[in-house]
Amino acid sequence: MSNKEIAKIFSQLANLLELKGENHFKVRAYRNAARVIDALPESLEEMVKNGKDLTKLPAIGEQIAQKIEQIVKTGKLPKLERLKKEFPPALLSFLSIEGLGANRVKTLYEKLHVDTVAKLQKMAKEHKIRSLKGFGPKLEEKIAKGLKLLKQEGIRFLYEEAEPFANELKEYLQKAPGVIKVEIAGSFRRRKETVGDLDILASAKEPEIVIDYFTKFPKTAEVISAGETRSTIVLQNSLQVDLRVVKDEHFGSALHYFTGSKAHVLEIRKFAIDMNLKVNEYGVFKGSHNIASKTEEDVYKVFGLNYIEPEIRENRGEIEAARDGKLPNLVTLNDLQGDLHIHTNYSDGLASIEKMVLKARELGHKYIAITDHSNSLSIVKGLDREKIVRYLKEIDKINEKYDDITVLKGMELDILEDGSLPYGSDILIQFDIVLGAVHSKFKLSKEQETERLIKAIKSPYIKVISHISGRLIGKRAPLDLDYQEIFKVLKEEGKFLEINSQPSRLDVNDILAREAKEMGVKFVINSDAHSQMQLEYLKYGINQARRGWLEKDDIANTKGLNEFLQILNR
DNA sequence: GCCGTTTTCGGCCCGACTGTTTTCAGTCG
Repeated sequence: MSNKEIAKIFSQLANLLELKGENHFKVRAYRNAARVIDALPESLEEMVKNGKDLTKLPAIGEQIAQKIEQIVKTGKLPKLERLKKEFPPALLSFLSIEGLGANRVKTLYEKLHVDTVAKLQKMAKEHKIRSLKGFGPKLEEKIAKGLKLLKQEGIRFLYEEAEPFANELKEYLQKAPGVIKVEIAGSFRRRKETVGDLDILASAKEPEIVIDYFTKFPKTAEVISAGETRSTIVLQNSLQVDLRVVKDEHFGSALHYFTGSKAHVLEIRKFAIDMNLKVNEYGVFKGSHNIASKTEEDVYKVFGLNYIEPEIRENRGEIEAARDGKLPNLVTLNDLQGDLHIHTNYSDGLASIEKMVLKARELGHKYIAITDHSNSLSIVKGLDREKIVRYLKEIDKINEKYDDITVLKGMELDILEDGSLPYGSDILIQFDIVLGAVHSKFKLSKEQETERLIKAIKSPYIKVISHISGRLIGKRAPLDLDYQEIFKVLKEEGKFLEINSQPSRLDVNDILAREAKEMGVKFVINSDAHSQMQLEYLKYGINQARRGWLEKDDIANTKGLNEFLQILNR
């Protein structure tokens, strides 16, 4: 059972208890626990197996620790099963309708006996909802609208999908009358792999003018709200955008607040309470005196903390690290000197080897590896024995032609179901770098999949494991693997773990990257480009690496060519 | 339900916006 699944159980529990009218703070305790679990780097299942004391974790006390053990051991929580029977299942889904929280859902259920989506639809249509105390025509309309969206709920956008809209909005707002600063905040600024909405912060002397300008953004489908200092719109592609406008002297504290994560900000606020200070988006207050608000650096400084990069503001130990001067010096795009996973029209890429090399030179790469797919059952269009001869010859030719870049002979080798490889040493020995990757049979048992990868890692020819989990964000779940065991073998064998920069892969993810780093595993960050343009995807891999606390020295392709080849062949 | 040099009870982050009211509850982030 994954942490995500366990977190979901507690989150459901919180929702149901809230419907029941249980103590507000108890509900919040479960929600806090769910959030902590969701963000937890270690696997709870492993921790339980190893007899770790769960109550050492924040927001987890005796009660919740016991429940976690129960969940890990039996796969479910009796308390939740019981509660689920008390309420029609549709009520939980009502909570995701904008404007409906536990109290209103409860009222609808108790007064109008609404227990299905259809019934809620009917009541809205017949204008029965507006007659309830505390409800009115506007709310009724909102519920009807929300019901239509219910079917497509839970849409998160890939970072890369949201990026052009973020840039366009920023540019647009910078032209707003009287605007001083504009910054995209929220999960986008933290460079999360997906974003639920865009949070934008601006500063201006007269916020109303900026708000008004914002609601006229050309791609707006709907204005949800527009107050004096904040506004929410939904774009035509259904991406929600929140804007907050503050006075310029409050920009730093507001940026900190709106960048989040929520868990990070809450932790800072607790920190503040301990120091007899109060934090809100307008600043850090000692009594009524505002002592820090202009920049984020000022805010952290007040608490005796070093500046924390947005990518690691997840309350996973960064605040303690900032206090103790132990923050990582995060890797940057400029640190990369090469890219070791590139496809061409020899397999499923779009461009020729030379075109990819030209683009790589343009990006300033000192070396790259061309790594087309091997030919095997799951990848039919790959390099067969006959093609390999031409392929290697062509790379030789390119190397003669350009002296400012080195092109390594590589291949992305399919790892077969039993962990064996489609080619033997007669072929593989001709290559400088071979990546191993799984492309089929994603549903073997955890033991089989783990064994499969370990066998491949132990092959002397495989140097890198590419997109290890095989996930496609929002489409295909990650492989169920014993990652700790695999990381152990990677470290022992001196092989590299790839951070794949494809926006829908970003594999390994931030949490696993950090775990592997702590176990001493070294990385490569690769674009896995299938076109010239995709060579620029490295920036997304860098985002993920930074979220995983990786530093320059953790990553082999930050080294110059000679040093890189040395550690590759060690 | 969690948590703790203002400890084992009594607190629990904080503010904006909307729609309903006529001062505020509910929701959201």
